[in-house]
Amino acid sequence: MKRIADSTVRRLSIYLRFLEEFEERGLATVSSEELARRGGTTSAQVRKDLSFFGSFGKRGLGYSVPELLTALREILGLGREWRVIIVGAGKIGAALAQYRGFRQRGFQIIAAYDTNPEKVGRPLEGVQVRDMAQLETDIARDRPDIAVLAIPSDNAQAVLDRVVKAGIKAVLNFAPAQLHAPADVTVKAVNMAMELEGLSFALTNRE
Amino acid sequence: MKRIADSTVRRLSIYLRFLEEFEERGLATVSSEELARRGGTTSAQVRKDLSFFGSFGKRGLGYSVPELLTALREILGLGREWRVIIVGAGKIGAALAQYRGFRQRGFQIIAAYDTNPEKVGRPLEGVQVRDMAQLETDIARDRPDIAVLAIPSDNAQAVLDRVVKAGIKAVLNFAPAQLHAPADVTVKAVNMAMELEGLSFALTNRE
DNA sequence: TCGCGCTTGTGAATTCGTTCACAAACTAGC
DNA sequence: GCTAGTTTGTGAACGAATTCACAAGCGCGA
Ligand SMILES: NC(=O)c1ccc[n+]([C@@H]2O[C@H](COP(=O)([O-])OP(=O)(O)OC[C@H]3O[C@@H](n4cnc5c(N)ncnc54)[C@H](O)[C@@H]3O)[C@@H](O)[C@H]2O)c1
Ligand SMILES: NC(=O)c1ccc[n+]([C@@H]2O[C@H](COP(=O)([O-])OP(=O)(O)OC[C@H]3O[C@@H](n4cnc5c(N)ncnc54)[C@H](O)[C@@H]3O)[C@@H](O)[C@H]2O)c1
Repeated sequence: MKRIADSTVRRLSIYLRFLEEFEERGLATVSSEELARRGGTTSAQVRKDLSFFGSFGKRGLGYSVPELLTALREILGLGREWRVIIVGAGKIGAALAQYRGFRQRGFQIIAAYDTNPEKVGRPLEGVQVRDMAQLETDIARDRPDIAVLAIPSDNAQAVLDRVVKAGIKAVLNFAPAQLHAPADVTVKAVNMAMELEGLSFALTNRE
Repeated sequence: MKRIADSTVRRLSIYLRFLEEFEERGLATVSSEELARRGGTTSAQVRKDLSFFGSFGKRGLGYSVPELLTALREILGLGREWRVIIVGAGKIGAALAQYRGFRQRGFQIIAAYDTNPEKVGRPLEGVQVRDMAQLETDIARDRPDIAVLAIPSDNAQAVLDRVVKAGIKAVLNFAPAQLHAPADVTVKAVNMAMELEGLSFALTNRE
């Protein structure tokens, strides 16, 4: 399949959110124009994004909301449950463990890991906190799909190496560190400090 | 000034982080090649990024670590303190309020706001939680530069409209909602659900 | 002081992503 | 069934971002 741009995938996520809203409101169809207006893009962009995956609309009519919803879920791989582990049972780890939005979309948090003996054993927002020493054997047994790193920067690369070696192919990193992984492993980062610096730049360099 | 691409600004943030590390380790100079290797990009990219803002290196030698550090801080607008308010004293709001990394880089959290009367008045991780009713008068008085939205999606657009009307020009949004603001207001989003969906897509569509 | 090796800074070439523009396909009304 | 009015799907045109490639500048050692 042709390589799909990152920006396209992110927009598909956005469209999906709108479609869920439209379905709730009982709308039967939606046009690329409407999706574009909401998503802050253009109708041509919406159609192009979808065209990479097939032909989902009806000319003269638009897209059937339930059909496009199903198609987008399929494309994004949300037709199944994903098993997620959280490494680092701190503030961010706790916020994520408690967050209902993830489970709603099929991301099931199966366990958290920490090095701190005080945290190990105690549940974190209903999620079991296990010792880092178990990480490899647990991964071999539970076969999680995704690892979320919510640990300090210093340890992030070392822990990434461990989960990759154990067979994990997708990682979401919250530490403000640039991590390196083999090409067959996808690493995404949520870097709040970087976003704030982007705001600082924008505030500073406005004409 | 020529418009600077978002991707360039994000990379400058990354370079800045490496330079801080190099300074700590006492390194005097660094080459574009070294910065590129760490940042997962190319040396030409590093030099091009910097060239938009001036000429900071010495041919044959590389960049002086302290000089480039100063230059990058200047470019990103980190030479001053930014005043930040957090709207929404929930899990995410609390994690941010407590996070030391922000203050370290000059982002000073001056207050948090919430609608929940149980939260108003009590400090949140050392930050005062105020009533949303005060928002506009407080903004007029305290003149914060940046508003962080850590509230449910449903209210995000309405609250954005309020802070924009009160004069805020930079917003960081954590709600999984597509927000619209006037052109002179910069809105950045941290959307964890979207990143997870990106991982789901990558896991699903690998050949 | 000269030459060599190294690294920057930057136009030019290329690649990648977005927008344009229009034929094709559909609905609805008559 | 025909026409008018929509909206899709997609090559082609465009624009933005990245990579190439090399002249110019600098340090060092002879
Ligand atoms: N809190 C925020 O608002 C915020 C914002 C931006 C970025 N971050 C980043 O997110 C990461 C986590 O932040 P936090 O606020 O949750 O920190 P935290 O200190 O609350 O939690 C970190 C947890 O990781 C555990 N840990 C440390 N080393 C570990 C290892 N090698 N293996 C397993 N567990 C380990 C610690 O015991 C602790 O429980 C950090 O990298 C931080 O820079 C946090
Ligand atoms: N917790 C997570 O891990 C996580 C992950 C991804 C996204 N998010 C998003 O971040 C946002 C905040 O999440 P959270 O987990 O902190 O939620 P939370 O429920 O813990 O906190 C939300 C807070 O906002 C307050 N609030 C509600 N409406 C308000 C309004 N109009 N004005 C001011 N305050 C208001 C509530 O009283 C509450 O204290 C949500 O949009 C959520 O979807 C959270």
